[in-house]
Amino acid sequence: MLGKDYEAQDCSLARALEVIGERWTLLILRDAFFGVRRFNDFHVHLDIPKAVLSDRLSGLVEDGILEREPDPEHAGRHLYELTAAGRDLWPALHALLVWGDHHRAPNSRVFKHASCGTPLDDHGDCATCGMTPAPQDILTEPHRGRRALRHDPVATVLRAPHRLLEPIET
Amino acid sequence: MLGKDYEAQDCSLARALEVIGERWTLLILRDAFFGVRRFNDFHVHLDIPKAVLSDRLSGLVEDGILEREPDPEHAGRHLYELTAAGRDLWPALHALLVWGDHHRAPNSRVFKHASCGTPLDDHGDCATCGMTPAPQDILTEPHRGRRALRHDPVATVLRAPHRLLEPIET
DNA sequence: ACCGTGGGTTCACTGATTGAACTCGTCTGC
DNA sequence: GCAGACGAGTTCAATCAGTGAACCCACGGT
Repeated sequence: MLGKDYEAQDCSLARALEVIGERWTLLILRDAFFGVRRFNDFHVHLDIPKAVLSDRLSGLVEDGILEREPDPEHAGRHLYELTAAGRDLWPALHALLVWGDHHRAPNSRVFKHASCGTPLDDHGDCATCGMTPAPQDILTEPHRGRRALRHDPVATVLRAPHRLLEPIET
Repeated sequence: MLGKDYEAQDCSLARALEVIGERWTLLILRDAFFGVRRFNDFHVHLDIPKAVLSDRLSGLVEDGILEREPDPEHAGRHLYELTAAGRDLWPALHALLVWGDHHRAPNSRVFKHASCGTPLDDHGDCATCGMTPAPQDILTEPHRGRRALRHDPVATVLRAPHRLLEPIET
């Protein structure tokens, strides 16, 4: 989003939008929840210009949403992981996914409670267990019968069922 | 948000962002939930350039989020009201408000279940009644003891407790 | 007829995004 | 030990979106 601040607005929504309101930011965070952690994985999966990705990632790190740490397996590389504040964005992200699923792209992806397999309702709740699973207890996979649009390595990996926040291997 | 589409992303989040991801859009919708319906009220409350406001309002109408109808009291004027699809965005908006409230601007605004007065929890639920009130059953007011930043007529009206979606009088 | 207000549109300026090209440090294979 | 590939950026010109001031028109009141 252009001009990232809304300082004249005295409202917690305006403050939230200053963090996640810019173009690409929420898609980056979606991928982060799906387990993407490397610069190049974000890049190939999102078709985002590297300059913008670089800018967004450092902005998110600065805002305390992501943490950048050295990759133990590859000298000179980094991993971007969600902080606690970043993980707290899951309900908002899920609500938007649900809205898009209802009104624009039906049945694109399924979220289930990992411990019992029940699909989450629109509220993000597990009806069987009567609770709201945290992201790390949610299993996700694309809806069956869906034709894949993307064929990059990250999209392929994300087509297998896996837990949110669990790092993907490419 | 710049460049409004994310067509390469096969994801309901991308579709949702094409609708509400542009700069100002979510603040316009917040005001719509708060009862703002007239072009000028949005304009004085948001400090948004008229050209952008005009563009966003017609975009939201085109996307089926708002409905533009003639103002019965003033010939030649219009009212913008949320459609059912627009009202369905409330959970996402509320989740972002909650996040901003927790992490950026504590205690900015209170939401209560209109029928029992219980403040909603972070999930948007009423603990007393064990349900999730729809927007029209939610009462909102600024948090007490908060100093007002804005002094336009719309901000003044919004400082009084009122139900979501209930048209404001300026 | 004149003025003020609401609801826009137009336009020049500024700032953000894009994508291609370039850099620099590691790793991999020979 | 060196060449080439790869990951992770940075730089830069062209393009596109947002900004705000100025302008326009319709209506209502005096």
